[in-house]
Amino acid sequence: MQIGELARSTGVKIETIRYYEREQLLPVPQRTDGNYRLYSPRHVEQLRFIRYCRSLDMSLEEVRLLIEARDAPAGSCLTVNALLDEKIAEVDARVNELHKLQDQLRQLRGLCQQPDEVKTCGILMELNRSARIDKAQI
Amino acid sequence: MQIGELARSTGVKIETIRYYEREQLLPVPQRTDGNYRLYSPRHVEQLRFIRYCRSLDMSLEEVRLLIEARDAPAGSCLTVNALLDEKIAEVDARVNELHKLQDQLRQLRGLCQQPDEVKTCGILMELNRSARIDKAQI
DNA sequence: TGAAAAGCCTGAAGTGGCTTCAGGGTCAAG
DNA sequence: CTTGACCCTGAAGCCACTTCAGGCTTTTCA
Ligand SMILES: [Zn+2]
Ligand SMILES: [Zn+2]
Ligand SMILES: [Zn+2]
Ligand SMILES: [Zn+2]
Repeated sequence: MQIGELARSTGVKIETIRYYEREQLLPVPQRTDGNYRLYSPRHVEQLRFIRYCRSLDMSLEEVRLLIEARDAPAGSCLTVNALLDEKIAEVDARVNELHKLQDQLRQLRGLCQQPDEVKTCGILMELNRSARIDKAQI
Repeated sequence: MQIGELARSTGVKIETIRYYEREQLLPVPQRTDGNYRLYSPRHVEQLRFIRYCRSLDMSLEEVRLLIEARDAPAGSCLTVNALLDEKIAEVDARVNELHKLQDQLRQLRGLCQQPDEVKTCGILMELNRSARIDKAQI
């Protein structure tokens, strides 16, 4: 199976597949005489594994750790658990941030019901005011 | 006021301030004889404006648009309203994604109560299973 | 007075996770 | 034999910064 078919059957772009190979997340495939990459079912699985982890918001570094853990079946899965706990905490924190952001954005949006002139626009006035009194403090 | 004081009084790193200048988000400051940047209160306000917009998750390109709108007080604020509406929709969508992600992560985490061997770890087994049946489809 | 320390300068490169581009080579069909 | 689909490589671009290398200016204080 060459790279185009792998791409089609996983929904991953060709360039991304080559990128994962460079990053050593996918094992180096065989080559044809014409230097085309040749993939096996094992590659399909590994690529899907990567994409599934990515869909769970894992970084490539974290995916690398998971692959390592998975391929050392004698070890314990402590690191896997820790990684997931950390990820859950991260996502929870991000959701909280975004909830606050939603409130702020909606409140700001409410300050301009119908488009006025810039001079009197509640949104721009509030943005300027916030800048002056330094509401930011991220 | 030189760059260090501006940085201290706004909480923005010196390198970031210089970066904003390169990106033409901050007006070019005066210079001393020794080529040090000299800022005015106007710069402080503009920098705070930028950071407040950034804290609302605006991109620098969007901040640029807001600054333009603000500085053309004769125009209408239609673009500002549209920008905010779009941003609100983006954040809402992201929050929904993250809620789904929270569910998935918690469910996955529940598959390994106490750290086993890798061979029998419910988390790794599920990751492998998901890869095989292609649950991903991001 | 002279040297160390603190502050500032520039341009370039690095970050992550890809995507895009330029400039080719390989292979099957007509 | 040529067209077009497919593949190759290495380099650069994206965003919003951060870091680094190497050097200049100003203040401090012994
Ligand atoms: Zn809320
Ligand atoms: Zn308005
Ligand atoms: Zn919620
Ligand atoms: Zn486990």
